[in-house]
Amino acid sequence: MSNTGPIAIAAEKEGTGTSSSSIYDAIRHDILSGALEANARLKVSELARTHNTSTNPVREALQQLRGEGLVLFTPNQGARVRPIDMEFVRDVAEVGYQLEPYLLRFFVETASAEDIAELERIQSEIEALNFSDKARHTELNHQFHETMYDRHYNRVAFGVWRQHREILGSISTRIPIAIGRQEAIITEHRALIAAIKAQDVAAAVTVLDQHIQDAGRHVVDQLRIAEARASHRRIGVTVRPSARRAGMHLPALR
Amino acid sequence: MSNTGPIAIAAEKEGTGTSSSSIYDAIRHDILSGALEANARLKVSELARTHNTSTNPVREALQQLRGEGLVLFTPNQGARVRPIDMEFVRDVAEVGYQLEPYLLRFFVETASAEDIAELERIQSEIEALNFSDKARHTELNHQFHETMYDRHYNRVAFGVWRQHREILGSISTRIPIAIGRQEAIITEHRALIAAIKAQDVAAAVTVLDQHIQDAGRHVVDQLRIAEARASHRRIGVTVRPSARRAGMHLPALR
DNA sequence: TCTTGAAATAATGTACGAAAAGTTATACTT
DNA sequence: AAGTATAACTTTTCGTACATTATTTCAAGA
Repeated sequence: MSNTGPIAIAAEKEGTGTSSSSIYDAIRHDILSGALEANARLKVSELARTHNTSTNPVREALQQLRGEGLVLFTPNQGARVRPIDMEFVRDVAEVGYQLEPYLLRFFVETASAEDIAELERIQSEIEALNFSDKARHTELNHQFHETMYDRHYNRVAFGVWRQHREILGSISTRIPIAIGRQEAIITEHRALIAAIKAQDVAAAVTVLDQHIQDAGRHVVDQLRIAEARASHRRIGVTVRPSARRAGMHLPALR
Repeated sequence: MSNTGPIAIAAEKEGTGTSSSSIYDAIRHDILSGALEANARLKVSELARTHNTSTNPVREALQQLRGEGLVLFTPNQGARVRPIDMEFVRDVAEVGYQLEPYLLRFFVETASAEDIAELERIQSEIEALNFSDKARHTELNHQFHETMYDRHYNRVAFGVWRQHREILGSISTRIPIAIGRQEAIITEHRALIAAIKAQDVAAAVTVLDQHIQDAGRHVVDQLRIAEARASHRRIGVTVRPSARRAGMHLPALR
């Protein structure tokens, strides 16, 4: 049987301690940042060399990433980077649609004055930045949402959301933000804060629905543009045919 | 920082091929079946011996399970089984509430006659079995839902659902099904099939909401009973205090 | 051009050593 | 003499090196 990609439910970070943890972080970062391209092969000896360690820590890091769904394995062929293609992004985003209202609801009902103040602080920083630094914007946007959801009692839901968010975040730093989208983000965030202040759950959820739908659509649109351009140029990561075949239509996992 | 538990988004199964895959399956099965108790320590050399292999495959299997959130690591102390306590079950179940209606909607809109026939076949088998074999019932119940969701285009959502389902299934085989619940399951499934036949999305979702809410509540109730009994008897897995502390209130992960 | 097979490359499994944590026993203090 | 602290010992994890097995590559021959 073929398999679809798991993505870990979530997880907060942890102090590294062991060296295999740090190599895990490194590889993970390289995947999400795009330094390692989609379907790129992950050779253990190569990674061990570049990270100044031996093969075992690398192998274990890769297995962990496999468990999270970021890395795909084929028996006797090793690991490769899970391609984050349009379908995958769409799927991840849609899971977010289902979870975010649930997470938000609790926040609206339980938010303290400090929580809201924190939200406004982040929002003002976003507005001050005014999209001049995309990476920083993505980070602030992440903080904005995380502030609301981190308080939730359901750590599993928060974890799933968070992990998906990281994936989406990893590509949103690589695509442009349209002007129209920029304005919308500001207004939507403001509307959200207003609804939260008013303790209006229904309104908040409505705004959020709009917000994440738009955000998702925007990412997919931009990806479509990028993909069209790429296929036009006929560029292409050097990938074994088998990997490309598997990767492009939501691949075998594990 | 401490971390919360990831659980892989999902995954279909795969042909084993390598032997580390099979040991992964074995350990995973032992965790979900309850053969390995909550917080039980997972010593690599021990596991390697019992499974007739060396330490490396075991270590890699454990890392993969860590990525999925089923196994917890503490630096220089190794791995232990993630405790599946009440909060965890509740959290996992609630994530299910958010995803199942979404998955179902697509099925209602696109189900073929064969799909529905398959559903009815499973349902009749469930009714014929009439809860005489709990394990088999759980399996059939799983099939019932999987039949509906497996067709969904969103493999990520399906994967998350599936993984959570496995966790819930692992404990539902260990708790009794109350009589009232048995009848409700039958009626709810029938109502669901009827709504699907009528192409009535709203009705189907309503029934499903009821169904999974009830199921979740039932599991939590039964767990509460079991837990109360356990604490009364003062039994207790022999666990290091640190592990117990961490495990009982949604533990550090990774 | 297609097949075939041998060399190279890389994944998978085994064995070992070093470092850290846990455990037990002994000595010391009150 | 009892309890605590400290030191020796054991266990287990974590990292390195090596052996084996599978796959890919590439060249020679049909």
